[in-house]
Amino acid sequence: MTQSNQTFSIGEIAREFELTPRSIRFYEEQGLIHPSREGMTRVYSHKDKVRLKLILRGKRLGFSLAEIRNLFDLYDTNPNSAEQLKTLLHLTKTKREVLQLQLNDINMLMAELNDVEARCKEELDALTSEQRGTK
Amino acid sequence: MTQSNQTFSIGEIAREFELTPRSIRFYEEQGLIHPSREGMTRVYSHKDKVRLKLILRGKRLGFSLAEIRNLFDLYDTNPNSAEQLKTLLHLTKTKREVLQLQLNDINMLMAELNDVEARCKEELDALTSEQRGTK
DNA sequence: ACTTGACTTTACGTAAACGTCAAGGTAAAA
DNA sequence: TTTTACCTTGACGTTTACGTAAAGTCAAGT
Repeated sequence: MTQSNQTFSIGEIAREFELTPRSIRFYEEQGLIHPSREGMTRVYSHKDKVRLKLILRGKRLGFSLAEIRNLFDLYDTNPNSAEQLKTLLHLTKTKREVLQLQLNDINMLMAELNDVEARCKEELDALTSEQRGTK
Repeated sequence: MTQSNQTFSIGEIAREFELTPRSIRFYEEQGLIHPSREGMTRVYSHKDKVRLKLILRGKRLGFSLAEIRNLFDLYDTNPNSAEQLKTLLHLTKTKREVLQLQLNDINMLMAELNDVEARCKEELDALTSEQRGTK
């Protein structure tokens, strides 16, 4: 089996993910990650890194830390009850709808950006050639 | 020319966009919209509606009100100077990169959701058929 | 005349996601 | 041994995007 038992300090993690230690501790305080300890100091494993990657992705997509925590909780609780599976299915459905809306927004914005850009370039061309003419 | 000179009260606008009047006034306070007045009361035109639509889209995409305001300012200032056009081009480029990242995130998340959903359904099937067996 | 309803401003409150000291513990390097 | 570089927990400060009274204006309805 492929397993990495390498561990990391909070500083190393902070540099790797371009976060402050404060943020990482805050995520733990909010129940998003559960690093183990050696005495007082936090020790991060590969699993914790995976969680952090997911957290950051969620944040980029506009999820709140509380929402991310809920998703983690659902994913973590061994999904054996039919009830839990159903709520999970429902959650994925609504999230998918939100994401689809975001996709639509992005496509519309991209189209507008293309528009703006094209007009900008036209204007620029016009300006520069006019300047050549009046030189 | 197609022009609608219809005007709207803040309450009408609020209902139409599913916002509170408070939010709409706040957007004005932040310089995002500039409705005209009749005496004291705000009067909203079609142009203001367009702005609001853009504001909401921006928000869905995770832009702050300040960022949206900057974009509006750039778009509003008559784009005649070459300098302004260049900065606008640069802005569209970086925004496009951010959006591309969001697209990647969404795609990855969608794939994972598909995964989760499939496994959920499998589990559910297993559970229900098992229940049929033990009945 | 009075109430209702929609609008106004002013101003304080709030939740989220950290930033920023403060004050101290530990461990290795100089 | 003292400095240096991390780590720890508190605890208060900050920004964003509003919510939520409080108190007043104004036109319309009864």
